[in-house]
Amino acid sequence: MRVYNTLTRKKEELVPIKKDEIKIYVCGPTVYNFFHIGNARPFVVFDTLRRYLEYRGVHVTFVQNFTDVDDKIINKAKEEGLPAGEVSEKYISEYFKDAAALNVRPADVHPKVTENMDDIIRFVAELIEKGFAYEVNGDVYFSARAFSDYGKLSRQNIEELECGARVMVEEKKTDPLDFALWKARKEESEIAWASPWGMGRPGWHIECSTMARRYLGDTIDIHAGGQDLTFPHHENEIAQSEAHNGKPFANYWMHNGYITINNEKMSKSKGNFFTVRDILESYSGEVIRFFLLSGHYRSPINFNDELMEQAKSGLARIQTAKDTLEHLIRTNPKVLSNEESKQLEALTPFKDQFIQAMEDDLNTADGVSAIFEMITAINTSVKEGAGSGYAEKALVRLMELCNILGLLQHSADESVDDEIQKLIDERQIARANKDFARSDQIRDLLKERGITLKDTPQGVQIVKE
RNA sequence: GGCGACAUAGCCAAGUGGUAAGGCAGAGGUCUGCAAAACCUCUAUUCCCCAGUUCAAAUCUGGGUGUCGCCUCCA
Repeated sequence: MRVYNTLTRKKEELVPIKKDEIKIYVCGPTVYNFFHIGNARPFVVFDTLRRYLEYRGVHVTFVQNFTDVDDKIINKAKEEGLPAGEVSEKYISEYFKDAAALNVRPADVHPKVTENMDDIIRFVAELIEKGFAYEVNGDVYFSARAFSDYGKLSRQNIEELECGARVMVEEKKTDPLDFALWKARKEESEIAWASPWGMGRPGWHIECSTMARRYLGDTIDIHAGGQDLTFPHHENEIAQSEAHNGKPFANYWMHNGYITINNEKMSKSKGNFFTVRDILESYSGEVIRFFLLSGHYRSPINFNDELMEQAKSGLARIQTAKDTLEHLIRTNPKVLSNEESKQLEALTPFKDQFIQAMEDDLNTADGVSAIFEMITAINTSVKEGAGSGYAEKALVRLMELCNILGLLQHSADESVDDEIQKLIDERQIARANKDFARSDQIRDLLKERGITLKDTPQGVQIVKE
């Protein structure tokens, strides 16, 4: 597989440190709110990367942290009059609900900052010992210039950065480029931990360096996150980790593109801020996932109603094909003609096409196209009268690809209660008697109750909303 | 000011040298009692503009124009 590496600005063959094993660290959410559509993109994209690598037989260790100590959490806690820990715990559990709706699997480890405080403090202390950090009145700063490779990821020119830097309030820093590793507590009530520099809490960047090392080792295969994290967050992580470990931090850096809302950056002040929880009111998690995978992960994408409607229609086409096959399997005898075997063989090129797309820097847009083309072929066979022997095998082939994208993870449920079944039976009799008035009446009645009836050559197919 | 990305049909979106995938929407047709779904056909002589390289460019080079992002908490 080839992936675009931000570090080299090139697509490179993905070569694991250890054969058939890949260690991935993805920057997780700061848990002070439900996560938004922009947060969802890296979750879905890198979950898909993980699924694909596993499909190819690679053992993936996937770590995604929770930032559960942060100014935003502290502010939220103040607003709500709750302890900071309660706020973060609440949104951690909400994270898992929304992630599940998006078919994003839990990571192998979801480390929390609060559970790694000893390691973080030791990491900071060792950076001071090695001369990469200094303490000022209970704060500890990383000395960016002490790390000669500073800027290698973002390719920022250190001198230019200084020019562009805003006026820093933190006069304590000896260089504006320096960043906080440890922040002294400002008031008694603030959540804080004991450290060699007094009561305080970790800075934003140090947690990822520490937790990646603890769970994945000094050098990891892939470090991933949103494009905006490239600078300063990831740049700072590299500086901390490589200064501390004396080894490369991550071999591959993958960054997903941004999501704009009607071509504008999403922000609370603009009132165009969408949490996944909100969007789930109108669209299923799979539609959101499909929407996010419809374009290449590095391209910027726009989010609005029209695009979500398009995604919904597109996914419905795939879902319908699956439902049809399952209905065939339920209702038809299992036989497989030679002709059908040939038609199954004819599906192979679409799988190859899909694999090829995924191999090329996780091109899910092309992968989705391959699925659509496979579906057209399947629908054609079904139309020509393919039976359940075919349907069974075609379904396996279709789902093989859908599973990699994490789509269509739910099967249609055609079961109905006795009352509904009686109506369906009555309608079939009415149809046989050409009493179409009654027949349509029943269909409309059920439609109102969210049950759509499709009269197929294989009998009535029940589709629930 | 510095760094970077993007610009392909009504909309979304692949395609990085060989003559424009796929989806949504739309039009027509087939099938169906009617629906729904599906299938077939049609919908960019052309890829923001200008110049250049080449037998050949959406794809490479140079110059414009426009949009977005990072440099400050942010996926």
